[in-house]
Amino acid sequence: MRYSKIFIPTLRENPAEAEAISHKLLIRAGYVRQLAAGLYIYLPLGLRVIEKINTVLKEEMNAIGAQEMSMPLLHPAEIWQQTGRWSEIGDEMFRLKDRGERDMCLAMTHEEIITWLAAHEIRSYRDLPQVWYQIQTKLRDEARPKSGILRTREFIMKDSYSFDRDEAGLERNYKLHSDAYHRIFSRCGIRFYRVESDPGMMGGATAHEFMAPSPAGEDKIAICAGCGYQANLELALSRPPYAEDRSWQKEEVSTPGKRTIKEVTSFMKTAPEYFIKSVLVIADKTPVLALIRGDQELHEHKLTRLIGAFRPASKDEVKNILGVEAGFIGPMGHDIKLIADSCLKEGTYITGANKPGYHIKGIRSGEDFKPEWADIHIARAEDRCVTCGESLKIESAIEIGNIFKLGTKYSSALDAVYLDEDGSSKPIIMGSYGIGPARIMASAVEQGSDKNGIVWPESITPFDIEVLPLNMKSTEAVELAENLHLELPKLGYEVLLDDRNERAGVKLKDADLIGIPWQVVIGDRTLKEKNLEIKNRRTGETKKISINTAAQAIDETIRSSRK
RNA sequence: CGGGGCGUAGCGCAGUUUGGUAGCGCGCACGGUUCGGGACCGUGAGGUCGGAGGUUCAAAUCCUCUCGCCCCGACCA
Repeated sequence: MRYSKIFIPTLRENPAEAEAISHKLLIRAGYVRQLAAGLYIYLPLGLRVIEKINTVLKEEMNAIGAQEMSMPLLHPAEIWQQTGRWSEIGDEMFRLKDRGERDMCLAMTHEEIITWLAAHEIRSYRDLPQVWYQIQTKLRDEARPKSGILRTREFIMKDSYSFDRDEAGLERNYKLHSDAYHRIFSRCGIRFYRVESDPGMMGGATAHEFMAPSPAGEDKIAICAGCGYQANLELALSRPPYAEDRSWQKEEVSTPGKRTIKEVTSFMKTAPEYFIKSVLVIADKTPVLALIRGDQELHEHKLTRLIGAFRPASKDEVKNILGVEAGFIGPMGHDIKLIADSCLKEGTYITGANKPGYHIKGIRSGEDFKPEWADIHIARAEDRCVTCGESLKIESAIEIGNIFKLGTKYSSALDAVYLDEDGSSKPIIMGSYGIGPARIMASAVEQGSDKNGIVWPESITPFDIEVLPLNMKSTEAVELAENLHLELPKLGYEVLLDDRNERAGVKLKDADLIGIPWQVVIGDRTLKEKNLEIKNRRTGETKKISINTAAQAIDETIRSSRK
């Protein structure tokens, strides 16, 4: 491909609105343009990257026996009403009416549609298992699109769905997908973790996410180097470091007007980890007192999973329910549900005395109060792994893929059943598995760029080699470049020939910016000695190569770098 | 949805406080000189200052409303 024949509108300056590295570089290097919030045009280079990624996806999905198909983007409301998600999902779903005033929606995902298909077409256990997938657009009216192509309102997803007779079959397909995902992300040159995640609204029991560490990521994950425990912070367990024991006598302390942990700790000159914070919440009209160590933060999602949706109690409710005003409440002597964070099992603590203006020292769980135990704090980097005790690492990460064991949530709702060997009708057991190609693309840029521009992994680069004749007036340079443009594709390379009549500096800067992994530089300097240069974009290493056997030598250089 | 910021030429920005001829750099077009890391000189094209309404002799600038984009948070199959 000639540079003069492919539209690559590079920019000298970073776009003003971009913050994330991938956002800046993909716009600046001419890969994408923004149409509106969360809506992006993929320019020729950008599309080539996406198609490279999709090729990897298809190869690996086909390799585990998944079958590609394609489903509509416009869905009748009916099917979504049957699973209940028409009403469960709020503004995030684009809704519209057709000319007959029928409710329709745009595809935010395809569980409903694929299950509809299974319900209509699968009859017998002999039809199972099936794994179906597509690479198809999803539309979600995101509350806040952000970071360029990382969170958009319209995006492509590879989504696959497994259908099995039993749990063992689901387990098999789940594992097959997990392994395929490892191969996909490795092949795409991404650094990633596979973490435990919250199945959330998808329903089902088990879920994992594939996470590419990057400061631009919206998620936080906890990683244990000791035992390999890896989990999304939305559910990550941890053991906060335990401060040395203190054998206080039980003693009331006057703390007039000191209500918050901050006020009391500075008043009593005692660190916050020696305190118990009591947080009264109202769940479904029932009050629950959540207990957290003073230096920890309540993890609202974790608590929600235990007691359902809740809201903080008002000051009046605290007074009415506990008989003490906020700021001086403690867990002792109340007749309501207590949930305490596991790290409070050991040790003695200071907490509110249930008496205005007083706190109390020497409170011990099990003796002074008897709660239900659960991990309800937010894991932090200084915490320890609950399994092996090693310290945890907390990283920001981009969610590039996820796998869910759905079970029968959708098959039951849509009556997707099969007849088993014994003649009984059973719901099909399902799994659902997603990958966002644009997020792979953005992650590759986030993880692989330098100050000069993008550095593509060889597997997803829009071109393998960029040939740069620096002086277009030199017939020798141009002829050599043209020849390589002809010969290198015969060796299996996709070549971009910068045939523009630009100065050397412009060509070299643009080459670094767009990030093709190998640059073949043909300039008068080396041409005098019958050489050209090959440069590795990532390492910056250059090597002189004789022009006589250039194509073969380039091939050898690239091959040997892969070993 | 809550909080904050920003909309002036294709891109990046100044001008708004204190109302009075709409500017700079890059890019673009033409001519010339240059030619291995975003060249230089000259000439030129290009803007209803996001939109609507208002105040005023006069509005990019002041007031009201509105639309859009970005960031933080909430939310996020």
